Amino acid sequence: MPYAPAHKQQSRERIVRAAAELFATKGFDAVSIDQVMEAAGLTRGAFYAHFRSKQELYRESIIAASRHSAVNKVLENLRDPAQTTRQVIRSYLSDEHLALQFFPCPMAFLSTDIANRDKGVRDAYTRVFHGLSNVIEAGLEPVEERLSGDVNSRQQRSLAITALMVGGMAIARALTDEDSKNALLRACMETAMQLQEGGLNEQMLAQLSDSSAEG
Amino acid sequence: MPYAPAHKQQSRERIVRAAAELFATKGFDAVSIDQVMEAAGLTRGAFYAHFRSKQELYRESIIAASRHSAVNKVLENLRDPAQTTRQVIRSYLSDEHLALQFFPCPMAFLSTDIANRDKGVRDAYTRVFHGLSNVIEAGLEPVEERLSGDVNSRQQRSLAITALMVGGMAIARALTDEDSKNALLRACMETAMQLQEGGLNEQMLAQLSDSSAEG
DNA sequence: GTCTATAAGACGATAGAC
DNA sequence: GTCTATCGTCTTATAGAC
Repeated sequence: MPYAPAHKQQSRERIVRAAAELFATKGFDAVSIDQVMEAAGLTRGAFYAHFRSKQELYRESIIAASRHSAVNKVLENLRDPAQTTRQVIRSYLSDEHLALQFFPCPMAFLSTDIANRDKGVRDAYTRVFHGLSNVIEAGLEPVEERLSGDVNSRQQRSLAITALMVGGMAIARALTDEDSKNALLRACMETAMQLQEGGLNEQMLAQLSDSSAEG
Repeated sequence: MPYAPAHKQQSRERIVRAAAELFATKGFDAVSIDQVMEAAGLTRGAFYAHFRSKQELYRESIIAASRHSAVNKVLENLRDPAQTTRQVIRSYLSDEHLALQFFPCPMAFLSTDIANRDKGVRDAYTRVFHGLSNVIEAGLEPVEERLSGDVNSRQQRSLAITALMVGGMAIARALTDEDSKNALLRACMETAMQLQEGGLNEQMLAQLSDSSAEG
């Protein structure tokens, strides 16, 4: 056995890393095992020493992509939950994310690609979804019960923000008109920020504050 | 020429109709021309008498799917714009849409499938997007300037609602956990309804109304 | 216009040498 | 573990009969 024990592990990580990037930008069908292995610096034959099928690699890539994505970088650098959530929203809906200047989020770039895959793949996607949604939820501003009502629970707000981020980025990727992309991302960003604040914007809060002072 | 003049047109429509349904549920790569033609009651060879390539059919299918979708049915039946927008939101984020019990919206089911296609396909998608967004915008409740501020223009609200609907449905399709699907769709629906009302929910409006009466 | 037949290539997965 | 070679299958697109 001319291979060091850690060698296989290193090769495997290179494959997953290359696959995560290729899959997240092009989707499952548009990426061949040949392409993945070439990007990893190996040939096709070696693939099956690491994975039993292409779908198995896809499953693992989704998890890996979410780890590499910008969301996790934000989590490492910030402490305050509210500040973190706002920074996640900002970077998620940024031009840099749209232009693939950092590792793209598989949630937004693969959503429709996942729907028809096997349960293993969809389970992986489901896990990433809950991970993102939980990060968002941890940084929601508290809102007084009498204002928000139970209609807008914290969980509901975080789910809506997540859908807004994913939907906004997914659509923006597909549009051809540059102005429409910008308008869409901006609209999603400001609405997401408002939801993070509790569904009220600054003007409304001022208004409510004034009226409380009056009453 | 043993074929009636209208015969070709009828065949073409059957092909597009079959393609719209197959593409919208399975995506571009997972659907073969064979499958489309079989669903249309023809064989593969006849395809190229109608379209020059698979992508050309895809482009046309996206437009066709948006015409067949439930959104257009709502438009035909209702008059009041605000009522229409609320009904569009409701049916878009419904269990029936998720379960494909009516013609699915290509916006939500194909978003990531479109991003890497040629400009013609993406132009078609862009048109559908603006169509949906405009329908939403036409039915937004007006909000007093002093409350909403210019941060939340009508256009921004409609763009955010559209992204919320598309994102919510796209993610829900991919999830494996039934409870998560329901919670997500519900959260998106209620948030979208709030945005349609102008970013305020009923409790807030009552509160503001009270305070105005006091002042 | 629609059919059958086929060209020409890409793909996932396997076999066997080293 | 990684390589080259190849099998078997599926695909888009074309050619030619009717």
